[in-house]
Amino acid sequence: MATLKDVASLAGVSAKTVSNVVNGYAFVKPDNRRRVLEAMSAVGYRPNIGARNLRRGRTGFIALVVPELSIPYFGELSGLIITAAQERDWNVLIEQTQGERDRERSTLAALGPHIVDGTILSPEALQTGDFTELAQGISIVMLGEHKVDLDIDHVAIDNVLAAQTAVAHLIGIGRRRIAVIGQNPHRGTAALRLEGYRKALALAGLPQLSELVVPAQTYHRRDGAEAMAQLLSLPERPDAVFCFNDLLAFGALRAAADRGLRIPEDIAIVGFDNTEESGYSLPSLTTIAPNKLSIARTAIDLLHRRVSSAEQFPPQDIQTTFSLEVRESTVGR
Amino acid sequence: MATLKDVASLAGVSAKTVSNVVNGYAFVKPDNRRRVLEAMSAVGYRPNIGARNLRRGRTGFIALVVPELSIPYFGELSGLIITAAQERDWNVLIEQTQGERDRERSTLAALGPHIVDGTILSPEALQTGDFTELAQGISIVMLGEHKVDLDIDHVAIDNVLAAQTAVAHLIGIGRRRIAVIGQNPHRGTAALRLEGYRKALALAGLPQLSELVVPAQTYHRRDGAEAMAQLLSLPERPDAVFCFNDLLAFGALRAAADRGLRIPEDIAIVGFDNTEESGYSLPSLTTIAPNKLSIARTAIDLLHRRVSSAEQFPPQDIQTTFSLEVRESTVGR
DNA sequence: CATCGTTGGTACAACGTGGTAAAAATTCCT
DNA sequence: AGGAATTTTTACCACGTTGTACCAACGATG
Repeated sequence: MATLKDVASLAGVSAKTVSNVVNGYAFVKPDNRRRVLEAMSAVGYRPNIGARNLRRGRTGFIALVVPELSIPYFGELSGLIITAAQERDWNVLIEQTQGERDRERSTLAALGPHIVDGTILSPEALQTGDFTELAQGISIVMLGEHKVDLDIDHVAIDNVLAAQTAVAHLIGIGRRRIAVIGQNPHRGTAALRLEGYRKALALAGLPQLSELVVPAQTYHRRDGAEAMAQLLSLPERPDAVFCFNDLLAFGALRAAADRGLRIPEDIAIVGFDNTEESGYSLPSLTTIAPNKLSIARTAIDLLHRRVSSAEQFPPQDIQTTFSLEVRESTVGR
Repeated sequence: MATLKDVASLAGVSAKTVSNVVNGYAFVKPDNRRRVLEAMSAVGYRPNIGARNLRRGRTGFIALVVPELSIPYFGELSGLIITAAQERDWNVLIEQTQGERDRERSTLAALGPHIVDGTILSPEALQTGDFTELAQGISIVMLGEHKVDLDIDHVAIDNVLAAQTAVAHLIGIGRRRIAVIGQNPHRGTAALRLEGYRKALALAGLPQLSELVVPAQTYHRRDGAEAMAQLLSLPERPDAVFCFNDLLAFGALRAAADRGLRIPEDIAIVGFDNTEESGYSLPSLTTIAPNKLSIARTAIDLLHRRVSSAEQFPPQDIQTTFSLEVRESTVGR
């Protein structure tokens, strides 16, 4: 690979002058600039990013830490984040944690300032202490809700309100025995969505029935199907289910249909995430639609501001918008 | 951040000795090793990857270039590739091209050897000349089929055979007017899958009807739905559709159901990719299942061998296995 | 006792880039 | 023309790491 030096000797100038041309320094004679540019293309010069970053003290990378790329929500969100990052001249390094606390910890621990300029983290199971221990001196923007009050930048929708909106919709269409799938003591978002569910029930004067709160180990289709099977084996089955994400909802949908139930007539289903699939499933899925594009842009902008501005500013807690997409799984065709 | 030097002065040895400890060099006195290790943990030493790579002449990164992460197939595959790469101490940089030739070209051009040790590329629209122009001196493993004969490492299933298998299955269950969705002159895979389709028809002595070959600009659900709508407006509608990927199939499924057709009784549908969704959709989708895990592992292993072995070896063309997952969209419940 | 091989350690240079400061070239002004 | 001001270019170094070469101590050997 050609280096600054090679270009310099070919153009008959010093390496620094070449560097100046590369970096758009103003005071280079037009004639020299031309010769340098010619030499650059002649040898196919490409700056060595590693060396440049070593010199500049930055890496040019950010890490994006998500549970799993194969989960459509994270696939879609990651795509948007990568696109937003490119506008800031960042390359994105993706790490997967499977939503396990140990892997979230070790990933965070492995991401020193040498590796990345900053990190966008979508934690599932991390706890307060983990941050104070591991997030020292690195810029982190957290995505998704968390229960703990931390001095960390944070972008998310109002999960409690979103869940409440979803359940209120079910109540609004006349449902009274509303179940929820996805309870999980280790997941921060689960607690918030459960809180919204409870608020909506309370506001409507409906009873809180513990047998209608079904846990889910992970948030995949299989878990949703299993949870729905459990619900349908109850003496009195629910007339609606609020699932903590779309995948759970698709699994639940499938399990309900397998048992011959009509959706939404026998049982209405609401999801959370508005993955692309939700508009095409049969029936299409009513779901909470976080503004993913806004989340991606906001997170990147915030991280950029945090990393590039010299002065400190207090941690930001930014709420992005969401909407309820009403589809066939609650109101029929 | 602490450096080797800091650790060295604290431990009372030279920086190189610390380096030797870090790299597991054998001849370090136990006593010194202990002191160095203590000093390292005392100052929280973390090697500067950039500097190390600058010195070693490698980067520790590979690029993964895919059309879109939000496409479930690529989300799932990327997840597996990242996991496989981690076992080789590689971090993965993901780039998206939207399947556009221009973006595939510019991405490839931007990935010099300084940036990444190698590249795993899933091209949609690249042409032969692009490779000879842009792939000079960088290690590339290509995923997915391509028509052009190139001297580039390559991992894929036999697309022609896979498509032929899918269509033969439709013929086997008695279908005679079999349409295909996804024809696209700019996509390498489309040509191969179309070839398999034609082979299967020819083998069964069925006519090749051009009105049953529907193009798709992109391979999203929307395209599948539009294509299906077009097929259903034909004077004589098909009794089966082979879609070039699962997303097209889901869109087609939805469009057919919207018009009151029963699947598979009125029209059978086969997809391609075996995305997780295909096992849970209503009806579940019969589809070609490439061995994604094998693709991911093979690609990483091949790239690693290419990059780390000093001697050259001829370009490999490795075929991985696939299977046909027969589900409800062709055989009912 | 001189020599040798082994083990353990160090100093130095270099990877490619860009900041600093000083040198060189050019322009402008009196 | 002489000097100051400005523009242009350069030499040098540092970023943090590791390979090379070399040195020192040691016990073993002849």
